[in-house]
Amino acid sequence: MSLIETAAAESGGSLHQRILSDISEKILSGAWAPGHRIPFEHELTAEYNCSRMTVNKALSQLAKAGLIERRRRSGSFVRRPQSQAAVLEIHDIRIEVEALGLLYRYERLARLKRRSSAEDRALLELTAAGPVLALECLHFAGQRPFAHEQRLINLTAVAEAGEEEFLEIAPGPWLIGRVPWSEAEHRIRAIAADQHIADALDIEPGAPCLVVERRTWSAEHPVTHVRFTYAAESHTLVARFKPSQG
Amino acid sequence: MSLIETAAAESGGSLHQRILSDISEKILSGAWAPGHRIPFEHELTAEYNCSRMTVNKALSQLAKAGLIERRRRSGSFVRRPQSQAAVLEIHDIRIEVEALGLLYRYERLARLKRRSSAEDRALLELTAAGPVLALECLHFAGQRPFAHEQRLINLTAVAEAGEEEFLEIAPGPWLIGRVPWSEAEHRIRAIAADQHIADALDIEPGAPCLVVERRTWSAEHPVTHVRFTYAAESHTLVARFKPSQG
DNA sequence: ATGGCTATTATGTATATACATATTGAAACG
DNA sequence: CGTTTCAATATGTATATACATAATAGCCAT
Repeated sequence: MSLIETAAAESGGSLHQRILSDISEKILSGAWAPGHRIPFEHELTAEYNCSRMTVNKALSQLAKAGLIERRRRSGSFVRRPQSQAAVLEIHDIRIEVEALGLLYRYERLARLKRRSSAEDRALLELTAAGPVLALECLHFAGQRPFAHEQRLINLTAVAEAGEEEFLEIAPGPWLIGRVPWSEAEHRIRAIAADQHIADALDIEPGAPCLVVERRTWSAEHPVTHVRFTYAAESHTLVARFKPSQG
Repeated sequence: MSLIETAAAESGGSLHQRILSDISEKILSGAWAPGHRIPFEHELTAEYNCSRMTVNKALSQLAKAGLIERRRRSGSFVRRPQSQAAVLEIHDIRIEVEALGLLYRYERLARLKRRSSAEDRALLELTAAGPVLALECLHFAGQRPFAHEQRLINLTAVAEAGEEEFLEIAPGPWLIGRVPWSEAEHRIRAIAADQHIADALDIEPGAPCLVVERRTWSAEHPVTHVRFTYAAESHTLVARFKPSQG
């Protein structure tokens, strides 16, 4: 069966876009693991019955996005997910807590696999329905709850997350070790704690909290949406910039 | 004189890369302002003496990167910078307010020139005493107060700020137009409004607020420290990242 | 005027082709 | 046996060409 028949999902209709999203789906689903050699340009040319330039355009973009690595004479290979530098850019609660000199502890409160609701699709910016994993977790600093985490994982993009219980490892580090991210969006705001959050963080209802929501994409595919809620006294976000160019 | 002779900077040697970096340099330097129509593909084809495909590859990448916007039949245009968007979005309050479709109004509450106190020096990370300008301002969206601003300007670094009253123009845009920044640090947190902030923003004392503090340096010199306070319901910070690794 | 048709224009996508370049495996040589 | 050389291979870049598509300007007829 050719790739053409199983063809892609959404994407802007053009052939090189379809090739691109076919391949990135294979990578993100885990069907093609890191290190896997993806078909040569001339093979894809045959698969899709198109010119090499068209295939090349798709593969060049994948390389630019960091999903694959291309080597002359050898072929193109699925890359290992992003480096540590990028990991630091996405803040890791364990590291924050340990930087404070406190003992870190993680607890999973709830886990539910379900078909995406309309709300789920809005949060993940998904167009089509599909399986998602909903998680609720708590992160502790010493004895005190430090952050509450509410997370959705798009199982269409990261199928193997459906098999993980997340009892021992938090979903953040788990995902970072597996899925290369190509883009992230943060939304940051202040809220008054509702009863649920107040109970979880052991604070008064109505107390101010910092909410950080993050959406992550990998090569155009929504991967996860997470909302961290911190009690006001417990946390300050720090970000240092230099003016960027290019 | 052709672009070829003034040609590009660094970049990987290939022609489309050079075209790309020539153009992005024009844009980032401000030589081509937002809205400026960049040369048509066929003009660049002539400039660089290459095929349209080569020019197209460069322009397509620029469009994908968000630096330009392409419109059929009309040409390609410089977009309002997005790479700085994360920073500007945070700090040009006028733009934020107008993006909400509301009327922006600015008001200076207080202005005081003084020798830096110990607290001032801590906020600015100054080692030696010297003159500073302390400002307190309000930004309105429509009828409602939107953000409260408390600012220190290091007059040793920006002497001419001492002559400015800041009655008509807010210190943020004034500084941006004069002082190039080389580094900035943000601290973001949630607080409960104290009486002073509650009065200024017309909210209840104890209501949650988002606080964004920003320190800016220009060539190692501390320039300014500013604290913005937003009522919780009025504001969400948005920041989009791509991983920095190549 | 006004609505609709058509020609023009710039971009969007794709093809076939060509040559350059890096890398590898194997053959040729000392 | 080790080294050099060479040919094969996959990607990298560029060309000339073609047709599709979207937006606009101008024209025409009502």
